[in-house]
Amino acid sequence: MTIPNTEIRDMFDQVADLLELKGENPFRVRAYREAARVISGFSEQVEKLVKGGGDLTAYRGIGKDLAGKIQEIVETGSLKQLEELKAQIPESLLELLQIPELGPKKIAALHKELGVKTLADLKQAVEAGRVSTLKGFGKKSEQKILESIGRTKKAGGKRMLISDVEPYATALEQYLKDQPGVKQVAVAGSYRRGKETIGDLDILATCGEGDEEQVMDAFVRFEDARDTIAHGKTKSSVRLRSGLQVDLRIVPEESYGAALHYFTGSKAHNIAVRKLGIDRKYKINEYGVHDGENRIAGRTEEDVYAAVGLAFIEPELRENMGEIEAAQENRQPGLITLNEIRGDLHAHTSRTDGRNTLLEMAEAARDLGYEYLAITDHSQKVAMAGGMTEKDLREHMQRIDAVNEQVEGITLLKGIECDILAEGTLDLPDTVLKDLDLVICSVHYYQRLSREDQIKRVLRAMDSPYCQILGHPTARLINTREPIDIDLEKIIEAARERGVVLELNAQPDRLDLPHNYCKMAAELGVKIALNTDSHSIEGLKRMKGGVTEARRGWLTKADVINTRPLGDMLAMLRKR
DNA sequence: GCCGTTTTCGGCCCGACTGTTTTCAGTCG
Repeated sequence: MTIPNTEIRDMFDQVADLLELKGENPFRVRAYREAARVISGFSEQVEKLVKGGGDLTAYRGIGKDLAGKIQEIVETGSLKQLEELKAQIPESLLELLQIPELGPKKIAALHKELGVKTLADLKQAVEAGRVSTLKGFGKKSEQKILESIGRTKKAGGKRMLISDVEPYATALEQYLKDQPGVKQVAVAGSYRRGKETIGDLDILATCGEGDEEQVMDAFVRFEDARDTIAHGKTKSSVRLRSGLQVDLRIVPEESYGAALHYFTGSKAHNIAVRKLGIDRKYKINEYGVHDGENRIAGRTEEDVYAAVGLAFIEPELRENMGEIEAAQENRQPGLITLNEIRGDLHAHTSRTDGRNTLLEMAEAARDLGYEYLAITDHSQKVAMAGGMTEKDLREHMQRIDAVNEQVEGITLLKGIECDILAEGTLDLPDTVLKDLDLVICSVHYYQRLSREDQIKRVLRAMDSPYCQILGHPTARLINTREPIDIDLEKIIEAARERGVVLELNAQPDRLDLPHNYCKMAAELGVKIALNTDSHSIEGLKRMKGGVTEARRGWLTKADVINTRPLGDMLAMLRKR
């Protein structure tokens, strides 16, 4: 039996939810949540760690008891404690936690006093006016609950892709900057950390003294705001028409850095930094670092970190996954930047499913300042996209040569995105692959193979000396399609042995290889190709999102092959 | 349930807003 980390994480989260509904010690609840978080950040499989006799208690947040429970899950596939809790508390109560106004205490009251078990029960109880008879509930609560029930059914509170959120973030930032009295505006939160998906936008502002109220008034009047969730002097929240929630906080200028740090998070990172403050007898909040009555830091983020003995930590690293220790020991990675990218190694043209011609793509890449662009159209298996046979590909190679003659200032590389077939063989014969500059091998079909078959298949493809880059290794589509069932640790190990480069595909809904595995790959010396997988000239500009994911994966210029000049980059590809 | 040169008990990050209160609990981030 195989238990993915995500399943262990979900079980612990469920235990935490159920314990909370039971009114258990909140710190005990927190321990389960923390363990769930730590597990989800693992870049190796917990199951493998346990079976290999690894010591889970070495990880912060996992003690003897929880290590035992993880072992139980790995060995039996279930957790007795969770089953017992489910027997005591109706599992359907968990769905009530999705309603914004309801937390564990209120749900417990609804359950105990009114016998509410499901969303449907709750709706009935509200409509019958029974909810407002309870202590702590009133007419307004009933109203809000009813609205929220309608909403969870429609939108489901899904997190949005960061690329979809960007236009809102930019527009709001500009709108607020244009308001009279406003001095500084920054989008903080998971947006600033560059997470793949965004739950809500956190915006921070400073303004002239006395201007707070008019700024807040302007904020809730933002033209795209659908309704106001909260409207205070220093904190307000609105929901945009798209369903995206936006919070605005206004702080004094001398607190800007502390607040920016605080609202950038992550929560786990902040807690760890605050603990360092406590060690020094400081209190850290969004207004500054305080030594008794005195504020000793807070104007900039650098001040805040310095106050607790840390070098500045890049927002993308702030997940309490080792960055604090790294900053203490001054061994922070010099994260890769967009302007270090010298070329793009994955692009499609109108020959298959792209929208632009070879020439247009070449000129667009040159205009981005690139030195090279690999043309990697699809192979024959991808018939829907006009995938190429050997003969087609040879003709395409000639056209690429012709464009290289024609265009100055950029080199087009002759490549292919060659499909990995069901059995792990490649979609085109070696006789043509050997004449290319670059071969990317990718999984597009047969995504539902068993874990065992999937691993076998991809490893077999990687055995081919022509497999130089493994394209979008998990094949995930964020919010749309689960990753294929595969042991990435094994794939990374195989890449190291064979000299295969792993792709970090920058498409906003792929970001594949995911950042935690990028980190693992780099630690093992496996190189990454940071590619846009463009299907148009606009697509070439999506490199930025890939760089952000790479930064979240602690990657430096040295880890990414397309930061090198053409000759050096080619020399890093597997020989064949 | 975790954790530890303030160690094996007794702490555990911190504050704003809302609704229902009449001084505060619950929720959220």
